[in-house]
Amino acid sequence: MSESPTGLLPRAFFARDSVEVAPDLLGCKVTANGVTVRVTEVEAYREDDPASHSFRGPTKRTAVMFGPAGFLYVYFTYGMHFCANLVCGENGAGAAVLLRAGEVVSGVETARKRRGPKIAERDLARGPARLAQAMGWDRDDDGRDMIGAVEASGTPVAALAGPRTGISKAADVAWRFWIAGDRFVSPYKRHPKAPAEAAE
DNA sequence: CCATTGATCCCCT
DNA sequence: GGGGATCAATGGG
Repeated sequence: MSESPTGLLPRAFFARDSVEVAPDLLGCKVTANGVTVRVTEVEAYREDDPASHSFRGPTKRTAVMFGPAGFLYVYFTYGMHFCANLVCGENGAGAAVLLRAGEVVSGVETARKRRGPKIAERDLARGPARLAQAMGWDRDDDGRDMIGAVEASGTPVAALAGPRTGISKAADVAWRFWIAGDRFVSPYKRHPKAPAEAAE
């Protein structure tokens, strides 16, 4: 995008390198199943990336990632959690942006019903699996078209970049993006087996 | 720090 | 075809 987009984001917005799309998604609103979140934190993944599910080529699980941009890629992990991505790039690129955290700006009661009655508003979608749960996403939502469900904020946000969370490979690339100072960004946690951070 | 929990996928037979 | 390590996480100590 040459200019900062407004309104509903078209498929062309997503049909770019996930590393370019990711920071542009900060501040955007995603709506599904009665809940709207303002995105505060994302991570980019792509096929030439050892930490990406698409790294070893298409599989049954990652089929959606290799399809056209603008669709939702939902995966199940750790035997109990779902996480959601927006597919990016040209058809077949195997790229996506993981939605890592957000602020529930509409449908708070619906989100709390899914997350639990005692969950603080701040924690409703602060974390990728929490966000997916708040949105009511599970394996049935894998492959769902998200065009029309993602809206630009219209107001610029201050983006910061740093290493991704929870991965053991390619932990040095700064493909995690978040809104500076936003309290709805998830707590950073490095993968236990990730190599030590590079010295300055 | 650690357990949870099961799908996936590598790699060897 | 199958054993087993790994895992884009969370919640509780």
